[in-house]
Parts: sequence; C-alpha cells; structure tokens
Amino acid sequence: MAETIIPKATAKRLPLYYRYLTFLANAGTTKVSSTELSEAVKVDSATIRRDFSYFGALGKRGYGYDVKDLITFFKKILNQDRLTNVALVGVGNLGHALLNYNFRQANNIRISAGFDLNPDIAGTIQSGVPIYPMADMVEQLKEQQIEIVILTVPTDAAQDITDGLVKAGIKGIMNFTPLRISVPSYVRVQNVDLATELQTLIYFLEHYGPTLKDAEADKAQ
Amino acid sequence: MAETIIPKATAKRLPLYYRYLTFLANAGTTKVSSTELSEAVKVDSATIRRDFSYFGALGKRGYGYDVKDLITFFKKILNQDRLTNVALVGVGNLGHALLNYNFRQANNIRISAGFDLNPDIAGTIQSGVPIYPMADMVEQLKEQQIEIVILTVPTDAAQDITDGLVKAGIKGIMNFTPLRISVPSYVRVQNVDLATELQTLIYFLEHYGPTLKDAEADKAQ
DNA sequence: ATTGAAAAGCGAAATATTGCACAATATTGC
DNA sequence: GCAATATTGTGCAATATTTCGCTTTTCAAT
Repeated sequence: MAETIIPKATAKRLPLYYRYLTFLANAGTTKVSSTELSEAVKVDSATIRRDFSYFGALGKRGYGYDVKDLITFFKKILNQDRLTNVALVGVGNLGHALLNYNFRQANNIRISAGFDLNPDIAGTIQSGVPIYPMADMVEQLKEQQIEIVILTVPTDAAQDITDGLVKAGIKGIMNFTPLRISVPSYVRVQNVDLATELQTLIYFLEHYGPTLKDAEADKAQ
Repeated sequence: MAETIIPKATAKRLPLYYRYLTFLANAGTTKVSSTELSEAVKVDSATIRRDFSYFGALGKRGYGYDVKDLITFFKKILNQDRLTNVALVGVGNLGHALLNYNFRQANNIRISAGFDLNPDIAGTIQSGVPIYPMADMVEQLKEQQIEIVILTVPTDAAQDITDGLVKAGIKGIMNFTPLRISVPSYVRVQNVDLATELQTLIYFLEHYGPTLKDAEADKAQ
C-alpha cells in the first residue's frame, strides 16, 4: 500500500518471475539477465526490466540481477514469507483436484478447510483437509479467520454462497464458476473460466495468424 | 480471417457474452440492452457496444439487441455450430476433473481422447473418454486429426511432451503446467496457471484498495 | 588503469484498451 | 402522427501497457 502503485499487468507477472527465480536458485544459478529471464517466461526483456524498476533499482548495469536478492525481495512482496490459509468451497471434481494441487510447496498457500453440501463428504478429511458442512461455512470462516476462498460450486448456487462468503468477511474469491458473481467493492474476485479460456483459444486459432513476435522468434531459431 | 481484425481484449470477452446470451434465451428473453448485459457480465456497457460494433451493426437504436440474432451470429463466430474435438494429455487429478467438466454442454467442445503414462489408466475408458498410452500420442492425434490439446502433465515432462504435440501437428495448447512452454509460431498457447492466479489475488488484496469502478457500483446499491 | 562488452534503467514514442458523452435512430404510448 | 423515451454506435479523450533506443554503469580481460 505504501509503495508506489504497480500496474496491474506487472502485478500479474510477479508470481511468474518468482517461480522461475526459485527454479534458478535451486539449480544453483546466482545471477540472471533480463534477456535470459525473457526467454524462460516469454515476456519481453524490456518489460521485465520495467517491471523490476517499479520496485527500485534491483539489478546492476552490465551485470544483471542477483537471483538471491530478487527472491528475497519478491518473497516479501508476494507474501511468500508467511503461510496463507485459504478455504475451498465446493468439493466436487474440480475441488478435489485442487486439494491435491500442491499450492503449498511452490507458493506457501494452504487449503486449510473445505465446505460441501454433500453429507458423504462433509465431516470427513480429504487429502488432509477437513471438510465441513455448508451450513457451518460462515461460522467456520470467521472462526478460522480465513480471508480467501476458492469457489468451485455449481453455478446455480454461486451467488447465494458468495453472499454467505461476504457475510463471513471474506476479502478475495477465486471464482471457478462461469457466473460473474456480485460482491461489494472491498471484495476482490479473480475469475478462472475454463470453458471461456478454451473458447478463446479456438477463436484465436481460427481468426488470428501467428503473432509477429513469435514469427520473429521463429526466424531466430 | 477475412473479417477486420478484432482486438484481443474483445475476443476474450466473446465467449462470456455468448454464454450469458444462451442463458437469456433459455429463460425466454428475446431482447437485451447493453446495460443489462453489462450488469450480468460486469463489463462496461460502452465496451460491450464497442465490442459488438466490430462485427457490424447488430442492435437497434432505442431498442437493444435481439437475443436470438446475437446468438446466431456469435455461434458461428465462435465455432459453436460444430463440435470441436480436443485431447487431454495427462490424466491425473486435474485431468480427471476436466474430463468431468462439462465443456460440451455449454460449448460444443468434446474431449475425445486422453493420454497418460500410467499403465493402470492407459487402455481404459474414463468418464466416457478412451485413454491411450503416451507412446501412442503422436500417432493417435494425427489419426484423429485433433488440433487442440489440454496439457495437464507434470512440469518436468511438459516441454518434451509439447515437442511431441508439435510433431503431431497440434495447433493450440491449453497449458495447465506452470512452465512457459516453447512452441513454433504457428502453435498458440493459452496458459492457465492456477497458483499464479491465486498469488495474484493475494497480491491485489495486500496492495490495492477497492477499485473505483466497484466503489461506484457500491454507491449505487 | 584502460578498454570493450554486457546489461540495467528510463524517457519517450507507439500501441492497445477503455469509457465518456452525445448525436442518431428506433420504439412506445397517447 | 407526435412527443417522450430508450438505447445504439462512435468520435474522442483518457488511461494502460508495451516497446524502442539510448545513456549509464558495471564487470572482466588485458
């Protein structure tokens, strides 16, 4: 909040940079240039330099960036230095998959509670995560002070459940339903719409040629 | 290809519009205004009008848009008038969830083949979809003339498998691995990076206030 | 030390996208 | 048929983002 405001487009790339940097560190690499980074994450090198520059001078001219320094810096910025608990609302097919998706290892994020209507699941522990009945959702979220949820419920139920989440004091929702849910201004929604994404891919295939940038990359090979 | 090129940002919203329009049609609604649409899909009404206008004058001033007309039009544009077959490469947790995700109903997209290394799965039928061993991938993709795949394999294997996909003549990849895979220019990649998405949400929560737009929407309530 | 090469940082231009504001036009009710 | 109302389509300004191109700095090798 205190820092100068970072463009959204930049913010979206930060986790990507962070992941690749940790990969480099694990491989024993100590320095990296914007050009190398660019090839790995497929973002123009000038964009990377600009992105980093919003945070001040992190690199050394003529040398590059120190991997460890960058990691230390981004770890803090991205809240990776402390565990973030999130809840999973709706433990169906996709929900189950997300329980097994290792957010924790790479990102210090843990799904610490799940909620589902299904009485066969509610009350059990799935992939190490306790699943509570939907009726207890608001209460449990408040008690566990969870501020972020992953919403993987049937579309029909999405808005009602969202209203409950808002009552429970949730601040952020990762919305896997195709419904664009309504929330008050202080709640942030990140939509992940799988069918739309696939449709968009198909549309691009049919209506756009190869990108110029890629065409150049091609030539270079 | 023939039409004037549509901005990417617009293209990404088309499936969203299409879905809501089919919802309206099912509910028996025959006309819709950009303002109504705007509230449902949370996109500014002027943006919606501009988006539609790229395709020519689809609405009537003082009246709005005819739902059926729009659907007919977008159905064609979005290739929803014919079934699109895609393959699923990597039938793990997430892969299984996607097999059960109903792309078909809403989008006329069918997962018609799956591939996996695991001999327990290869050769079986999962959720109605035949799963082939990885070794047969290139051959099967060619034979079935599949041009689009969903990639849900372990990160380590992603680039190697991608190279195989390219050999098989694939045109589009929906990439669920966190690796930014390298492909030739004529192959389009759509990245869906769940951990990154969640990280971004957390970053926004920590570093940005409520959006102005939302704040206004709030007032209006 | 000196020089050459590498690479960050950044002003500024280019490009992309959004949203305002209003004229143009259709519909509806009288 | 006319007035009142609704709502599109779009010029234009505002905003956001990317990219170029150059200056500055640093490192490494001689």
